[in-house]
Amino acid sequence: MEQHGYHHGNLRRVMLDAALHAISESGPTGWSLRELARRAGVSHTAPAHHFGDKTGLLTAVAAEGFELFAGAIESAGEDFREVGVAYVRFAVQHRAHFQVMFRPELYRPDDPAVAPARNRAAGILAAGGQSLSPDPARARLTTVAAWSTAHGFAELWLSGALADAAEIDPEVYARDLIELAFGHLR
Amino acid sequence: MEQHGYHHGNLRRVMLDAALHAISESGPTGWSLRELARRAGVSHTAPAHHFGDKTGLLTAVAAEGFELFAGAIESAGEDFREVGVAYVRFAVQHRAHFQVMFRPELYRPDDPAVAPARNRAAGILAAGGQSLSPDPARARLTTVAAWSTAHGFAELWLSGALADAAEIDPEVYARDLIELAFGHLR
DNA sequence: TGTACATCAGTGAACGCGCGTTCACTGATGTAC
DNA sequence: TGTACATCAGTGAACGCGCGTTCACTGATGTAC
Repeated sequence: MEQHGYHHGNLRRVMLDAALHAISESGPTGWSLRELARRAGVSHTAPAHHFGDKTGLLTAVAAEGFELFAGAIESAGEDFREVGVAYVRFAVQHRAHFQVMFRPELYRPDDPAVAPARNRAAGILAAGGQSLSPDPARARLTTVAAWSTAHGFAELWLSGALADAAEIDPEVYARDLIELAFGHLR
Repeated sequence: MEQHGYHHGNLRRVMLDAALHAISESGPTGWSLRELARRAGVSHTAPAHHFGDKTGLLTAVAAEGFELFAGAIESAGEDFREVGVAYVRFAVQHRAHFQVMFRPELYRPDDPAVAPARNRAAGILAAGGQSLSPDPARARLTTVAAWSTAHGFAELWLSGALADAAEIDPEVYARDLIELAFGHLR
């Protein structure tokens, strides 16, 4: 990890981290490549070698996000309720990734670095619904319902729309409301 | 509605509509005031008389959005499931408003044109939960759960994350999944 | 009803700024022989 | 092991552009008398 000298040696990672930081502060579009390069202490043309342009950088963020996300919900185990809790935990812990992943107009969703991880994650979510119903249509409905609940709670919590957001532990509250809505399906 | 002459007569409404159109096309930040003025056929300094700056314009969009939203879910009636369906219908029919309303960092959420309408809407949602449980904590949990489900489905549908989005009627699907998750609470 | 005047709504030129992009260049690294 | 050379990663000056903002101005409208 040579940090000095002409070649940075770690610029790709540093640019990604600068982007994640900027996204957390100013949203997925509220910054410029020049600004990130400045933060990374590098000339403003250097990022082009790694990402091309802003869309390329956001594509890399989305790809990393879906990989982390697939890993997070995969390791939640078999209990579909804990998959939902892991979904919310991921959104809170990786809010910058999360805010990019579900806005495909910001990046290239068909990029080979993105699509496989996204499909893997979708498969894990679908398996949760299938474990609760033998009927494909009903399994799909169950998947989308639970996905919507976890996703919506994460979005509302992140946006500050829940007035009591400061007082609650989002994971604990998410577990309770998933149990309320889907506990009867066991 | 004099459209010609030195005074436009309707510029505020025309600028709002231009903003809604631009938001639908390019997201809540992917445009400039100059661009909107150009679309409205007006000099680029004219909008300042009505909105001040971009934040002022987005505040007006949010205010209008919450008013339309409160009206939409209010007229859904007493059945809390139909409130959820109305929530999704509003998001689909007024996607530009919806995309601004839940990003308070884009506008001035404490603006007197915004806060009352938002509080009114929050009250209607809370009443839905209260109708299902006498216990305040459980009523709140029910409200947040149903809110999350409707909100998450709307977000996922709007973002195109549901692979079969093109084939389904979002209102019908929303009604089915709300019934699945909350029908047992009647 | 007429006139004077204040206010409101919109014009258009000018400005400085940060942006993305292009360009010729430089230094470091990897590889073939 | 040494050398030559291709490739990769980063520099920094220059450019043209659209932006928000400021400014002095103009035309239309509303109101007092």
